[in-house]
Amino acid sequence: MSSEPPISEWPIPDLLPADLPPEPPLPQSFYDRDVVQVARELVGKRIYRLSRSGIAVGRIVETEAYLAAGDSACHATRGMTRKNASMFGPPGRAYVYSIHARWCLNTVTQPRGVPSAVLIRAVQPLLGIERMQRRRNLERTIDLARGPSRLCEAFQIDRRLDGWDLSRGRRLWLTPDPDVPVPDHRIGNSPRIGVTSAFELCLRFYLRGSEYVSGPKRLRT
DNA sequence: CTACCGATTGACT
DNA sequence: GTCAATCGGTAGA
Repeated sequence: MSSEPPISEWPIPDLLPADLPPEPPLPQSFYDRDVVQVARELVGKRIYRLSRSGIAVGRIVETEAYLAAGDSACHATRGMTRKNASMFGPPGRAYVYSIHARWCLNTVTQPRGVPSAVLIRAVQPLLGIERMQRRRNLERTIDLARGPSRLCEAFQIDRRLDGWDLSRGRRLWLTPDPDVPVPDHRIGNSPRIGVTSAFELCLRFYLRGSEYVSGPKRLRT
């Protein structure tokens, strides 16, 4: 796989329909805070991915926080390796890692050297749905980005974006919710899915009632 | 080099 | 609900 050339600068012209006005990317200061707060506030935010094959946009509907301390499920608990180095870098970068032959996307939070991150677990596709369908070889919109590795496939996110600066509005970035902010009562909270330790920590956040959230139904309401 | 492991997924009962 | 394929990363010989 060859690396992508820089193909866009913020703001992106002509790529978005008129009813989806572009917003500036979330700044580094958004990510430079407590990881749990960031995880909760990322629900409802938008994710933009501009690659050679075009643009894809979605709404984040599910996240999980991974803590710097006291969290045995966090990849950083046993120190820095080449794989998790992005978690130890500045906030506002992507941390993309592989698991079970697939990729997962995190946003690094907290000050540099405090290894915490938010896993993006599910996204509601908004734009570029046909593109996602081709990448996933799947029709059902609900399943295109419902799951951390599914969304990476739909948005063409892999190892090349590990360490990517999300605050610059190029290739991969997040923006505020242009609609009414998600009210507190629509944000659900539960233990994290799939982890083999630290079950007791309720660090998963999701848009309550959304069909685009992963997990069994009882973890979507 | 080999021997695991896993923040998953898709197929199946 | 169960189960195994998947492969990059890590640790250790």
